[in-house]
Amino acid sequence: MAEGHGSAIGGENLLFLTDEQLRKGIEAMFFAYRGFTADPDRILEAHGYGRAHHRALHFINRTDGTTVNNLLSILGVTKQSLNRVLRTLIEDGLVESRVGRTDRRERNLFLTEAGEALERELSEAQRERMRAAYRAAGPQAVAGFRQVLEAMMDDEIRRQYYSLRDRRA
Amino acid sequence: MAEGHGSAIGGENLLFLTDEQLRKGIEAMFFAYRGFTADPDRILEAHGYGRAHHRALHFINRTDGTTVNNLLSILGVTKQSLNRVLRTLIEDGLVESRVGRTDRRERNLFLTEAGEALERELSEAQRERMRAAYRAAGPQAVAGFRQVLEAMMDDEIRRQYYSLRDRRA
DNA sequence: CTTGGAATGTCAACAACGCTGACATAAAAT
DNA sequence: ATTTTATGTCAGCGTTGTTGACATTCCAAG
Repeated sequence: MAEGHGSAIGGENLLFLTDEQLRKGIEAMFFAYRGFTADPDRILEAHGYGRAHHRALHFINRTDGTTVNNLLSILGVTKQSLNRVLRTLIEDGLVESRVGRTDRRERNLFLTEAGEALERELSEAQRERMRAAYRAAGPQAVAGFRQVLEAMMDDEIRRQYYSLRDRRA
Repeated sequence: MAEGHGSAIGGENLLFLTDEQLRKGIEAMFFAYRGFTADPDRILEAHGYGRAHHRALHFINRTDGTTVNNLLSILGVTKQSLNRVLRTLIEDGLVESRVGRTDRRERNLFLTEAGEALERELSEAQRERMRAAYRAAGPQAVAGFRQVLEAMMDDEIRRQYYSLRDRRA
């Protein structure tokens, strides 16, 4: 073994755990998230909405008929914050709020056709970027990407993520 | 070939490009970013700062002596936004602003000892989560994670990310 | 039936952090 | 000497998060 060029710390298997590698991962996460939101942000701005509207549209589309409370726990914001966003979406005719059938205190949320159209526009832009990244990196990298992201979530969030995973094709 | 259980669309190699897989990746990114920022957010709140302060501390620490303009382009915000954050950090004695030597219009930014201490506290919390995620996922997953993230960045941002990569141990 | 609690909505106020626009200053560049 | 560049500052605005207080509706338990 000649000079050290990476074999320090604890064997090459642990090289990916050096502070330097971790910092690179942190910066990659920061910069990538900017890209991740860039395309939807442009579309939203043209419609006079913000990211919060996107999130609401996404998860209402995702779990059709969800209650306000369920949406709150997924989004991790207060009801007042969500309410403000939801109200504009309802006023603008993108979301419909129906009184619950079994419990009439609850409201079930649905996208209207206009809401579905905007959701599709937003998610297609975001999917297109994700698709390009996936294609560039390849299937094995994608599997690793998902593994690391899932390990990075808070426990409770991860449970919500899993319980959300395989609904509705 | 019996019944279809995944072999549709375009061969299993392309299964990771289905809209369903892409949507899962999008949601993973959303939820993981929450975890990514959760620990620093708690620390920042205790000190009366926000995420913007964290970012400024991180990149000043990263590229010691950087100019305000350079920091602006890395962070992707306006000088007015950055200035507000920078002013409080300077007032609180976490950041020092020195007049440039070659060009005295420029200001070179440095962390004070107190600034370095807070930066270390923040980044150690964030690294700890990243370390746990990396350890859980393994080196191969980490490589894939980084590949996908890099592919997801805007071109210009990716250049900045690369040019930032290997400075200073 | 009355009371308590859960789910929701609304109003007010506030903070963080983006943005634009306008203007001042200092120094470099022409 | 004039223009441009880099920076700072002030004022104002928008989105989206926060708390706190209070009204309404309705289920459920006493």
